Amino acid sequence: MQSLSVVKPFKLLESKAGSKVVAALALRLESFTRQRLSRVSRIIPARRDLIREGENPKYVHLMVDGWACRYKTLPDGRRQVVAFALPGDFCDLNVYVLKAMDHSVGAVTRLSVADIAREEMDELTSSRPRVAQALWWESLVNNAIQREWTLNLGQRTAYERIGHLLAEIYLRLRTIGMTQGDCCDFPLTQIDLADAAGLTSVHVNRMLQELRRDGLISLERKRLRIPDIGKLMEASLFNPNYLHLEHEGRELDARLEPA
Amino acid sequence: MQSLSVVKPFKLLESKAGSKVVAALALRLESFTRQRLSRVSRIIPARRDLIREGENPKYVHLMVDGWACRYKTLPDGRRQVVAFALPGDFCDLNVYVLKAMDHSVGAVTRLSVADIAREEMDELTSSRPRVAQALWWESLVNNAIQREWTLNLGQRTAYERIGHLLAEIYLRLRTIGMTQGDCCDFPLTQIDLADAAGLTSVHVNRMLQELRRDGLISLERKRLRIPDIGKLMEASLFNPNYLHLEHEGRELDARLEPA
DNA sequence: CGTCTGGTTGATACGACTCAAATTTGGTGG
DNA sequence: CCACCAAATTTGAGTCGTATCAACCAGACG
Repeated sequence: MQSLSVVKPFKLLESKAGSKVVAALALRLESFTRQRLSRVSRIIPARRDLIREGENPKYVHLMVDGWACRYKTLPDGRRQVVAFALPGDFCDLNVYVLKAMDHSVGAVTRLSVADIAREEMDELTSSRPRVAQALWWESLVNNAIQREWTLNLGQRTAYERIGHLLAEIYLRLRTIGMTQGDCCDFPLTQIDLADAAGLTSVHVNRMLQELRRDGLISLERKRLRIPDIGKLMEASLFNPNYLHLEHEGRELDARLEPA
Repeated sequence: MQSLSVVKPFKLLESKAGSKVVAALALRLESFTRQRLSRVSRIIPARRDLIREGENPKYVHLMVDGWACRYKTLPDGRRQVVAFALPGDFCDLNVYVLKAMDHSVGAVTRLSVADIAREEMDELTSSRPRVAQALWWESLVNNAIQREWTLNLGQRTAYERIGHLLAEIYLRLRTIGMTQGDCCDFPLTQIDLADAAGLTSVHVNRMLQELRRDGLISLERKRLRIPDIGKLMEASLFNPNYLHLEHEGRELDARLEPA
């Protein structure tokens, strides 16, 4: 059975850590989980496309490690990053129901992803209500994040927009235990940020300088530090409600990053 | 049993038109369905809020007739419309899984909505896989639309943005049989459009004039005409793939508006 | 008939873009 | 370990798209 290797990690998790973790799988992966899953996962080099608009992949891809971005392009080349995918996110839950991808997914860093066959998904969702629930949760939260991005692009100034983006990423990383105190890895280039914020990289550069000048962030060598997340949130009009962190699965994350 | 009046419309639909329509319910309502449902639905006056950010309503609201908009606001009053809800859409599928609304929903026109208790939803989704599937479909398509709005706000010019918005609304209306040839009702004010496009109403006004001058639209007295949807789509860089109209449920719509 | 909301027009201001070049960083091979 | 190259970041000057502010007009409504 070729697909066994795909099922295994779930089984493994289940016996080791109980069904609570199975439910949380679709939400966020703790580093323990990441290590296990990485054994059956595929490696994608940085800056390579994982899936392209129009495709209808056979497998659903679960991010195990690394950063990816979802993006859409216009015929004349204009490019918009519409979301960032972090470990624990599904890259393409859509194609599980819809016919084709309406956007592409590109690797920002070197990636490891687990391929899950559709039949496995069927099996998982139908036999495990908690997993199905978790998938719903992921989809609805992604939807909420996308709405916030709409607000971000439509109403916030360039300065607020970049601040908001940084705060969101930091908080998302923190909930999956990928921060170290007030620091985290930050592999995005200013060009990535520009494409996500609907700005030019030149202007992003200037806004980052202002944020630094205001003591809200420091960012160098792919490393982000946010000395006072509260201040950054205030400056970028950040209301965390849209991340829906008060979800029942949250207590799992609480112990990941106490700081 | 208080909730009986809520169940009834589904039962009614089921016996009259078969389970195909039940499955399509969550997708799009044909006018037949709308008429039936309107008997058990509640009326909301135009320009009144249906749900506010932070609330956790007991019922899920299904749009039966009229237009609504989802919007988010910033503390200083800036307002962004993040989506339009049309008949057949759920207003707040999110609160069925998540804890609280992260945005508000306001009535654009007089509205009629059907209140569905959570228990009814549970029952429907667990006993009827096709309904569950339909809910997935709705959620994922909304997600796709939200991504397209992100692209719209981030990359398109004001002119393209307004054109895109009009084209999208027209096409969505057409799939639910609410167009008449190349015309449709259009109750949005230029202020609504501005809040949706991240522009000022003054600038929206000028873009509408340009679109009219270019023969792409005519819009007066809450009535929109698009003489050549193909031309409008071209001018606004509109790629309809994100609406996922090739879904299996689509054939239901096909007969609604042959034109 | 006045009031109000929505639509239209014009003049001016500013935030973000464009273009261009210099500088720094990171990776690669000799 | 250094030389080299490509990619990313930084800086400056000039331009443009959209916002702002301020009237004015038209239709809806009580």
